[in-house]
Amino acid sequence: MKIRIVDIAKKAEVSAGTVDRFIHQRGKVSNKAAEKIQKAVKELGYEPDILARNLALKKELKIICLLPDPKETKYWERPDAGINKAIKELSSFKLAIEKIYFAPRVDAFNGACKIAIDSKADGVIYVPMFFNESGIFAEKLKTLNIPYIHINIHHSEATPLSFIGQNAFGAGKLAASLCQMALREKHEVLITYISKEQQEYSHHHARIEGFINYFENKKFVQPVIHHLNLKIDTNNRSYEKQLIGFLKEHPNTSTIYVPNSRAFRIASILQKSNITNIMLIGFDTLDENIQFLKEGVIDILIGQQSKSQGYNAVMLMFNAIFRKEKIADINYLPIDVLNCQNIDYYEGL
Amino acid sequence: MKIRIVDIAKKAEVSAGTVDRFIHQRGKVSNKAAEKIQKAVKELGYEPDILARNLALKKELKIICLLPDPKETKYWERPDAGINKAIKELSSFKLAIEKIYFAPRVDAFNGACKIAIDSKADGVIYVPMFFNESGIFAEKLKTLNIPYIHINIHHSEATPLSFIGQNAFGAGKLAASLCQMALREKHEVLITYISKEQQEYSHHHARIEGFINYFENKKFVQPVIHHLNLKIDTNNRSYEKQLIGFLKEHPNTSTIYVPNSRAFRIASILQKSNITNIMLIGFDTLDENIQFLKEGVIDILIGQQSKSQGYNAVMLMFNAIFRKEKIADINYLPIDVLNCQNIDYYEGL
DNA sequence: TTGTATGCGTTATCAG
DNA sequence: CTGATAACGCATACAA
Repeated sequence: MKIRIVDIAKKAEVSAGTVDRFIHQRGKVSNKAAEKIQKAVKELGYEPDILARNLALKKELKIICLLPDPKETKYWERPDAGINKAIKELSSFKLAIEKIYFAPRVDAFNGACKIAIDSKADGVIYVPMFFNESGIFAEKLKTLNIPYIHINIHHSEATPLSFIGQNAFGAGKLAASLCQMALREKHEVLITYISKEQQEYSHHHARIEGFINYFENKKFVQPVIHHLNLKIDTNNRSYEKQLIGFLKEHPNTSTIYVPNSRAFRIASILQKSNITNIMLIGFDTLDENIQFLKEGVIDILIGQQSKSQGYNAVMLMFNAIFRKEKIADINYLPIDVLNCQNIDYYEGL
Repeated sequence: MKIRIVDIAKKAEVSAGTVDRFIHQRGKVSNKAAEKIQKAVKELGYEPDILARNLALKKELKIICLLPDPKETKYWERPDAGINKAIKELSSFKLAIEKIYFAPRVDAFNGACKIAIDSKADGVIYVPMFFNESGIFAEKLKTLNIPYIHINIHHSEATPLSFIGQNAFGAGKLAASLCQMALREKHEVLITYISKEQQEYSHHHARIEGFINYFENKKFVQPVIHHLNLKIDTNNRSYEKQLIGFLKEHPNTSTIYVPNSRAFRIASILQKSNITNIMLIGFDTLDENIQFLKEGVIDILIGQQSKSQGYNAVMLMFNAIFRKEKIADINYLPIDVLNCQNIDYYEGL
């Protein structure tokens, strides 16, 4: 038998209205009423009927999602899709879920933050892409008493309601362990990535550190590890020549590890130059990456369930502010290993 | 603006009751009323409010889940946990979700089927563990017009509303591809598994076939592949001696592939005998398997998101019979690669 | 500070 | 065959 508000009202010898006020801390309730109600709630074990609540609700709660524009950085297409899935699933509820895209630059980020603040949200989900600015935004939200959730990038100083993403250091270690599995006697490893933004992201570093750490702690055959930073904004694809040049100088290179999501660019160079004896490990299931994975140019992709990042963030926020549940402050997602054999079954691609 | 039943009733110039009868095909509706309603529904774009429906609903829908007793076969603990999660999540709805466990024997399975039939379910989720009996059960359900979903094991003849599980052949191919990554010049592969049941399961065979198929289709270094079937019911752990004996005879064995979930038993033997130079690949994240994975005795486990199998099955059935949505007839889950580096992040273990 | 009445969108019942 | 109406459990506005 389900316990309703009227049941505990009867038991506490007050009216339903008073019970409601007590439960939701709205309006004033006398001490003796409060005590009786509290007792009744405990004894009968009241659980609010969230569906009935939603039906009766007048105003809707607003959740704002701030994320980099998928048009600018392809990675964000999948978290965006996850958010859309959550929106659809929660469409029956009196909930307004709004998305704000920002270009991956500090000024755009700040502008988006301002819009979010102005629109009086009941909860904010955002990607703390720029360390300082994200911290300031977090402070502002805290002052306004608006709960916020971080996705994808872990911010070491802000204290969001929850973080949803991958343990980047762990992901790097995993990549290294796979690399180790395939290593032969002589080998050199190249860590390289092509970056567009000026910004260097902490999770990319963590992926590199985890990778290196794995070998440091093991008594395996120790690879020689090289680093090569390629800037996409240097003029006219000079990074292609840089990479080819490096490989000529280091013919023992057996593995290339790309800690950001642009392995497909490296793959493209290898393919053009007909280099086939190098194992290429990258991150994230962008369409381009998947294409090269299927063609065998990329050997392994590390996945971070990007779609789930968006989906879970919205769901967690919903549970937190609508159902008023406590939610875990860290939600690490699985670190997925994808090759051409299992990519077709991944994340409903 | 949300379109309600009364809105289309007004537009169609009939009462809400008639609209309801038409939409749910309950009772009789005159032709002209039906036409007008249909037109109004199309023009206004009516979407039922599932939350309000649930509130008004009198009788609850019953979903029955038939699965092997987790106490008998440890694998089923996780699908069982997934079902529990779904039950909790759907607790606000007028839904009765019941579980029936059966011992992994034909007679027990048949008994469970009978109970399921007798209890007048609105939907049945079951594991088609025994081919013939599962087919008969499926027929019976079809006759009674009760929708059913299969989980974990694909039944080639029955036509369930949906199948949820892994592509076993694909999983075998994946295992082989990982094996290939690690292979050195000389190598032999042993495929072996310890079975308790008399029954041989089709998905175990598919895992073996996929494994072998991978090598057949590639121009890689071809391993010599051996098979060794070990019965757990042969007296007094004689299978241990059999395995050790095999390895003595075939010192080039570099890999052992265990297509069922009992890799931990093989691991235990290897550990006891101090054999460390063999790569061991198994299936499923049973606690025992995870233990050996972390100790480095098992190198790789193929995961099939067993928890999600249970969870998704219930959710799909809910969507099908409660929201009356169409659901996909095949739901392949990801084929996960787990080693000691990423196991801690898997399925919220 | 408290009690009561009304409505949310649907289902189900009952009288026409 | 059809229309009217009382629930369902909760939120909210208003009266006391």
